[in-house]
Amino acid sequence: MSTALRIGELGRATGVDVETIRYYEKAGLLPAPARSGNGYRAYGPPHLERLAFIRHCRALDMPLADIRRLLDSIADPAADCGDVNELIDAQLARVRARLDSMRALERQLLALRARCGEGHRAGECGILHELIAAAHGEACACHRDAAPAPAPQPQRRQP
Amino acid sequence: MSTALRIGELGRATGVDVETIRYYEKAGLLPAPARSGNGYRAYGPPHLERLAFIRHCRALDMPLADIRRLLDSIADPAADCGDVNELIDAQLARVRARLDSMRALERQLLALRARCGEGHRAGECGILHELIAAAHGEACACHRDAAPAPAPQPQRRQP
DNA sequence: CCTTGACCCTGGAGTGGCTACGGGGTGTGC
DNA sequence: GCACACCCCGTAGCCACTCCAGGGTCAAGG
Repeated sequence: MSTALRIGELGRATGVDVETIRYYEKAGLLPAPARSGNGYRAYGPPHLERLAFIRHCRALDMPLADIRRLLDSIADPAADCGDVNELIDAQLARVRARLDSMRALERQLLALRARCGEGHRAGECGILHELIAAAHGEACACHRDAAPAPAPQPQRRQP
Repeated sequence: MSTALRIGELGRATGVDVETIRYYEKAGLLPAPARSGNGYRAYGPPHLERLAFIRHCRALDMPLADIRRLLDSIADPAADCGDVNELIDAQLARVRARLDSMRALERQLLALRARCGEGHRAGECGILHELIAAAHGEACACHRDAAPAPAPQPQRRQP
């Protein structure tokens, strides 16, 4: 009992927001801990370990569903690990696809950025002209010699 | 009137899902079009142009709020285009930050992938061992000599 | 004893950018 | 007259959180 952590302590120990920890519990990734007399969550070392594992996997950008499957594999060490390989490969493929489109994006934005001339009224702005021309399907600096436009990506929020 | 498009035609012409077009209208990016007698939306060439512009910006991964500001700049050609420059720069910075963390990610996943030995039971899986060790904060193949773990990224859905 | 402040609890709503669904109406060809 | 493709609207769901309201708990300080 001396090692029991309250949620805030667990959060500080792992660098995870308290709300996120509760979210993981609700999502079934982190088992519901014991409660102390006042109803506060009381975490032990296994929770700390599991939470750290989850965060490491999230840092590798795995979806929670995949992490759940990894946790299952750990819980059952006799199971086949082909599943694990598949998850990692799929993750790698996702990351690479995103890398490709991000690189194309960077090129396009750089080309676009170079178009801003001296005019400081929007009517003369090279960037706007370029974007409009591109939308018209004409050859444009940002797409010329570039890969086909990547599918839109979701924005990330600032944590 | 002969050039009026119904929503499905506009969608096919631009490669945009019908539901997405309606979503843009609700979000205030695409002005509400006229309606024909049966209540169907009737789009003209300006809508086509504007929608293509929006999609081109989305292909550059801009958030809708930024696209809205670009559209405002276009509507007011006498306005200062410093705003446009700022948007593009900010977008470029976002893309580059993501590129960096994606590259680190790829490295880490590759290192991880290389750990899968011959054992096909999860208990002997090098990947799982590595992930667990990493979660414990020990030096791990995937983080050794790597940049600090990037913040988690949202997953993209397949369109 | 009372207050202040840090911490904890729950449930619910909001984020972005769509996507899917349910329940209906319209228009065309066979 | 009926199948089928298309259109309407409104609502709910997706992901992984994030924030908020409205309350409870507990130790230190006055």
